[in-house]
Amino acid sequence: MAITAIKGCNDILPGESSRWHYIEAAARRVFERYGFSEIRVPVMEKTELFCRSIGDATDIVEKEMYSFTDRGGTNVTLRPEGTASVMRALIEHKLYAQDPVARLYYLGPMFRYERPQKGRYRQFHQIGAEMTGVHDPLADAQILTMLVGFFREIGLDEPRLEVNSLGCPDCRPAYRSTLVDFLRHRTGVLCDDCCRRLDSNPLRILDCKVPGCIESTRGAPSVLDHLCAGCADHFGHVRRYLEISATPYSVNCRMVRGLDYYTRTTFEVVTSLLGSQSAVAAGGRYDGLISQLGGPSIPGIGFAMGVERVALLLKEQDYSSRPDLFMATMGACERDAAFRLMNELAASGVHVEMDYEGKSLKSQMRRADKLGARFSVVIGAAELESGHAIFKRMDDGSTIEAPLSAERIRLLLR
RNA sequence: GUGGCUAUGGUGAAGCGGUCAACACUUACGACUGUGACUCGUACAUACGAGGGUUCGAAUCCCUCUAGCCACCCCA
Repeated sequence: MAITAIKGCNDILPGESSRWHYIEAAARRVFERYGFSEIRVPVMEKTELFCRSIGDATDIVEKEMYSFTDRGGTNVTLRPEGTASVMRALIEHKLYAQDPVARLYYLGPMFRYERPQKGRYRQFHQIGAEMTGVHDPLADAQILTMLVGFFREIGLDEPRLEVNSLGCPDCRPAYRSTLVDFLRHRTGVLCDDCCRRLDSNPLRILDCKVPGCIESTRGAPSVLDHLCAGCADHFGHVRRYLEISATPYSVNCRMVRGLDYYTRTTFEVVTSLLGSQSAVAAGGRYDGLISQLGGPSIPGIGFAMGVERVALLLKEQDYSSRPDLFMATMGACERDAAFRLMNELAASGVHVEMDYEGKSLKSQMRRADKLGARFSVVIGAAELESGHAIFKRMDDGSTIEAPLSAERIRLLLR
C-alpha cells in the first residue's frame, strides 16, 4: 500500500491552487490598500505561548494541539491559530516602539487535532490581520470594513457580518452570573451539553442549536444590556462607524468566542452554505492579551478567515491563466526555432506553449484547444523560410499573418 | 472522543452469486502525410479499499481492519 497523506491534511492540486492564489492575492491587495504589512512567523512555537494566550481551559489547548517535545527537550506546538504568534513577535521585536499603531497580516497553515469534516481539517489555512495600539472604536470599524471589503473584492456577497460585544473584565463576570441565575431555573429543559456548560462556559449555551435550548434561552438576559458604560459607549461607536461607512451588518447578542482573550467587540462573517461550519471569518478585540503575554499594556483587534471555507464558497470556475499562444511545429528545425522564440516570449511576459515531443499536427492543435490558448500558429519549413506565419485566433478561427519575431508577436497578442 | 453513511479504472459510475467487469468523461493514436472545438473509429481496470471466511463458483453473502465523507463536540 502506497503511503498516503495524514488524515485531515490535504494536497491542494493544480486545479484548485489557482483558486487559492486568487484568494491570497485579493487579500494581500485589499489589506495593503488599508496600510497592513505582511508578517511571517514560524508555524511552531513554545507550547506555553498558546496556553497563555488562547486559554488553558479552552478546547483548543485541552485537546486539539499538536504538541511534542523536541530533541532539545523544548515543549513545542504546531500553531493552532495565528494571533498568539503575531503578538509574540510584536513584543519580542518591540514593534510598538517604532510605530505605536501596528497593522499586520499573515497567512499560512494552522494545525488542530480535530475530526475532519466539511470545511474543517487538521491542517487548515488562515489569512488574518491584526491592528494593535488603538483603543478607539474606529479601529474596530476599520478592521470590519476591510474584512467586508475583502469579500467584495473576491465577488462574494452572501457572507453576512454579525457583530457583538462581550464586555470587559469589569462587566462580563456580572453578566455571567446574571445569565447563570437565569438558566439555573431551566436546567430541566437544557440539553446535557448545556447543563455541563452552565459551569464551564455559560455564554456558549446561548449559541446552542438544540431546539429546547433555543426555546429556553429565548428570554435570557442579553450581554448588551449588561455592558458597563465604557463598553456600551465603545460598542455604540463601532455601530455608528459601520453605519457611516455603509457597511451592512447585524447584531447577534448570542455570539460567543472559543478563545479566552477576546474583550468588547467580537464578530463573525457567516454563511449558510457550508453545512455546519457557518463561520468563514471571525475575530474581535483583545485588549488584555499583549500585557498578558508579558508585553506593554496596549490594545489589539483582529480576525482570521478560513481559506478552505472561502474557497468552498467560490464558484467552481477556473482561475488559472490561459496560454496566449500555442506554437505547433512540423519538424525538428521548426522545433528549434519555436523553442528559441518561446523563451524570448516568456521572458517578455507572454504565456506560450509548444509541443515537447514531436506529436502530429492534429494532436498539437487539439492540445492548443484544450489548454484554451488564445492564438495558435503553425511553424513549418515555409514559415521559417519567409519569416512570416499565419496566427489563428482560436475562439473565432480568424487568421492574421505576421512576422515570426518575438517583438511583433507580442504586439499581436496584446 | 461519539454516531451515521460509503468504499469498483485518472474521474463519474453500472453490476445485487455463474461467459472476456456495462456506459460516460479524461488520455493516446487515427478518419486528407500542414491546422483545434462537432462527429466517427481504435486502445486503456490480471481488477472491484485490505485481510480472512462461506460456496463447485463472489465485485456481488458473512466477519475483521483501514480509509473517506457527513454530523455531534468545538471551531476559521
